[in-house]
Amino acid sequence: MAYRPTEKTKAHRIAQHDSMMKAATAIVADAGFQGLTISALAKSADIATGTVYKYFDSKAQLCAEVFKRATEKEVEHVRAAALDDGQRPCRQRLIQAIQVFSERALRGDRLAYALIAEPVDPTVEAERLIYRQAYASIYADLVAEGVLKKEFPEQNVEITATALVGVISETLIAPLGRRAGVEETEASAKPPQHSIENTQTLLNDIQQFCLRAVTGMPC
Amino acid sequence: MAYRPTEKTKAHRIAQHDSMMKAATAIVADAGFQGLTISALAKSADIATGTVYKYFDSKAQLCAEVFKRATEKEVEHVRAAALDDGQRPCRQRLIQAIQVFSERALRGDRLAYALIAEPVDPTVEAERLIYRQAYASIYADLVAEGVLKKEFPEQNVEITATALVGVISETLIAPLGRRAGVEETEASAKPPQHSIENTQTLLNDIQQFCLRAVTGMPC
DNA sequence: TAATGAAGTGAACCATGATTCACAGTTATA
DNA sequence: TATAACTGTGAATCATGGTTCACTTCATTA
Repeated sequence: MAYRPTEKTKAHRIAQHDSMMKAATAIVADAGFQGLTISALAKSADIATGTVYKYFDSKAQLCAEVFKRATEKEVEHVRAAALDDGQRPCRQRLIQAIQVFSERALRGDRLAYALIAEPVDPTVEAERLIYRQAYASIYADLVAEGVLKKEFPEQNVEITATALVGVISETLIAPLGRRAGVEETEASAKPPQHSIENTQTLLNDIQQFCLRAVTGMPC
Repeated sequence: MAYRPTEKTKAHRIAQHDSMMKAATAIVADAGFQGLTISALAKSADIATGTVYKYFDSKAQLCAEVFKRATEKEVEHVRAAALDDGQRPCRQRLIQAIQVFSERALRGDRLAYALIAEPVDPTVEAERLIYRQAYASIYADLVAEGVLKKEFPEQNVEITATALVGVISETLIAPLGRRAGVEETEASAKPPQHSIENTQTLLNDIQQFCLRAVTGMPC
């Protein structure tokens, strides 16, 4: 007997894995999943392509892991915003949740687009369904609570939740897509980006829509 | 001087083009854009791969054209449903439009999924943006009219329209995706498909959501 | 230090699928 | 019929990018 992994080597392994994840995420954040190739990753992490395969079974698995990790963080933030703190009415919590999601998405540049809307291969798409489902669950819980408390009228809670996810991503895709560019097809003169005020106006309008939909009240 | 295309040859060219489009559309309708390869098309249309390139510049262009044609037809149907016939209130026309879109999508099997949600390459994605925009325009006109006629409260009409497109596609993706399968990853035992009644219940719930959102009234 | 097994390497390999091209067959003018 | 211009062919070529593997280097233990 002659070899056993020690703390140090185990730590190193984890550090390597982590550094690859970071490099991969960075690539996705500025070039999308489309830009995430094994050789790009290898170059960025300053390792050989073969090394990647000591840590990940396949590219698909790598992508899925990157997606998952980036996603969990986002979902957590939104969940926190929707959390019952015994203070705010459901209506308010809903607004907050939407606000947090949108702000982060709009701030996150390319990454948000990659997570929400960029065409990806089926493996990652499967993760995306989970991701969207996670958001939908947050909304579903919130709406269900609101219905119970008579803040909101009776409705199909699952549909409402799914629909909210659809509303938010669709309305954000345009601004996101603009920033992301459709893969720099040409020197796309990025049109005047929304200013801060414009952005908040946009978000307000989206929130109004959602509120009307959930509460069945004008606002 | 020695050659000029005649009526007959021109007609033949058009017929060929058309037959390729039909074959391509059929492939997309049962295997998605993912399944649309030049050789599959060639085989299905019973021609050589090279021939395809006498009629289309590139695969991307072919895809875009297939997408566009399929799409225009769909948009036309929805537009018709939303049309002002001097009879129905905007509210009713909105319901109809949603109904027509959803029914066709759910009936259209794989094709609808391909048009709405399947991952596609950037060229086709660009067409899709146009497609979605076309739907949004229909809704935008309708909602604007409703606001003018005081059927609907004041709102950001563009956002409402975009949001409606988001709601409808997101809520339909689950059922569509189920039918389409995530590329037959495995022998995916297709779960119990929605029955007719279930489908209409689903559609009703979606419509309710949209109506609340647009009218700001419970329903 | 020798033996063992993992980590790291990167050029070679492979798979997929779009695209080309030299050639054969057709159609239209003169 | 000769010539021009086009249509059709499909094997060969290219491009991209994931994956492998024989080999080297490094860490650990006896």
